[in-house]
Amino acid sequence: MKISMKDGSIREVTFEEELGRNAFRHTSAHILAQAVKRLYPGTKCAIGPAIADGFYYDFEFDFEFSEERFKEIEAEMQKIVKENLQLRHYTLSREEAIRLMEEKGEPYKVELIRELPEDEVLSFYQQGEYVEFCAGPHVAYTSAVKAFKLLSVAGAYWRGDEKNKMLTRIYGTSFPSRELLEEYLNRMEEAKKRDHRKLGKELGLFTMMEEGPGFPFFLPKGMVLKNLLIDYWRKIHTREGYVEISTPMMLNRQLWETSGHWDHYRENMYTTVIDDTDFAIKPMNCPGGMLVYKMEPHSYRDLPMRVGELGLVHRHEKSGALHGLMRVRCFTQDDAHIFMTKEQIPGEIKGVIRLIDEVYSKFGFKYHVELSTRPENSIGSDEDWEVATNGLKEALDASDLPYIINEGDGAFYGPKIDFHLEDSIGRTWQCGTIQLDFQLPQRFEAEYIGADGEKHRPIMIHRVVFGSIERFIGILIEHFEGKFPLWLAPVQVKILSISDKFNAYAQAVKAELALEGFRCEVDERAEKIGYKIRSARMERVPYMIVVGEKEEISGNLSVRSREEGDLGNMSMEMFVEKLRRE
RNA sequence: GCCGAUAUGGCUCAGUUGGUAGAGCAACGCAUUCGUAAUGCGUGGGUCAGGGGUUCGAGUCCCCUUAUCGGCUCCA
Repeated sequence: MKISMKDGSIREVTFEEELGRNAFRHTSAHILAQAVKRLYPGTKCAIGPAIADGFYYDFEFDFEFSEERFKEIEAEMQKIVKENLQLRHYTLSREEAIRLMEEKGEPYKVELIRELPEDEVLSFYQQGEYVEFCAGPHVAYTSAVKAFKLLSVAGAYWRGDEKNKMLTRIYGTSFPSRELLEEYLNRMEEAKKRDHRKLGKELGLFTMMEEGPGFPFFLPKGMVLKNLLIDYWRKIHTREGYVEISTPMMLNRQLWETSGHWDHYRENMYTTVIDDTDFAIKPMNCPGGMLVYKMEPHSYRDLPMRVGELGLVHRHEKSGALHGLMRVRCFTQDDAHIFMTKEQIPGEIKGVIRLIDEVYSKFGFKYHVELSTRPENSIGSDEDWEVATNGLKEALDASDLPYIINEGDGAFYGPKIDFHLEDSIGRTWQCGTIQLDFQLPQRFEAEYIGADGEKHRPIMIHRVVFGSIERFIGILIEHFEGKFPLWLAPVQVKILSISDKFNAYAQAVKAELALEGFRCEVDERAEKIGYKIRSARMERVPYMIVVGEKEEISGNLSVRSREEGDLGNMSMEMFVEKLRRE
């Protein structure tokens, strides 16, 4: 297809190329805006870019907008496509541009134009009666947009700032053919079946209750999963030279004032009063960890000290931000604080990066890395921030990890490296993070005695690998579609009796496997074997064992695997050996 | 918190213009004792999220609250 570039040139590109796809979606957004202006002339247009799987457009309507209008808007869009309007590109001077946009009643466009440098060439695209201040590129004719669909309505703050007016955002997607659109919509439907909230309920892993919004309840099978992750975590952290502590859930106000949380994190903390003193439930584990560090003097020979804590933290997240296990109000951080000398920074950071990579690779996760820099609401000197940020950068470069920089997204006490994982529909969630902190050791006056006999200030790293065990479990559920690898499966083997005459033998098989350390259940219901297999499959149990007369006589097991179906007969020893290997 | 939507038995969902709740699955009971993705019959279970209002009458209409879903902001 042909696209019309900002410089007036025409290029031939395909929908498969990002440039082409974005131009296509961007034009789709213009068609949406044109339809909206035709139907509701009082509407003001803000911005309408292409995004990963489609496009959106932000409008200010002079009435309450809801999805009921999609039908008529889509019909009008269809007309515009049929009219086969050419997207004509031209430029205007600053004054002409402002005049034109004022004439059209577009204050948001005027605001955008006014903020550009005086000498900027202002690019416009016109299709029929509709003209928009826009850098393009666009497809050459509206008829290219063969298939589109409006998907949802959302509020979105003008320029992404909470203090600004909330506009109405309409999301949509578009494709060069009906088939591609259908395929996309089906794929999204399929992905929704992997949603951890749906699977968590179906598999009896966890639940949410109206009585505790954002506070998850873990059910027996979910606890097995959670505990297995913790066992694994402890094993690798012991190997890496970490020790483990546990600090109180609630500490007094003075501590949070020292740490800076009382001033910088107050609105996210749950507080209470005990004997006339303010207390806060910990939103982070670090201040407690600092108190433990400070309990006794430390020598440079003790450093680095790697102190882990599986800490349950509570944070008051805004109600609209809650999202299954991904965003909750209480979660277990697989936290650790590393106290060290300046010289030890690169080595320690690299060690943590390696550890995180090891864990994510074990689960087969793809991830991307971001370096988050100093936010507005921060404490500490410019110099410390620079040293800390450079330290993280150097470690990343040395680890050969590609990363993007996320300006201003650091914690209030230091910059951080974030590891992001994807959910079933492509939303990314921050899981692992490594944060370098000069502030807390200063605020708490933490010290160690150097080789020179003098007192020095240690540097501190805050780091998590899972991030939050809850969020990590959410990602795990979606990644495996509930089909956990054998070592994580809440029930590893389900023993299905052919009829209740063999229930006793089924129990004997279970006892034997349990003795070997496997998690087993027996399905003793008076149902046919096909029915029991069906329900075990829906529970996504990795292995099923069918026991009936043949097995009871021969002593062999009839094994069926989740992935490969019927595996035929094998001895108990062979089966146990197979599971062990896996 | 903000914008939009949703809320009906344990689960998934029906309930036409307001006339006083229904299915499938699950559970339970009985029968069946079965060989690799659903055996048959029967039984019980819902103050239709909570509260208020309109009406002779509300699951259906209106208002408030709560929770959830899709986004925005924020974040592990």
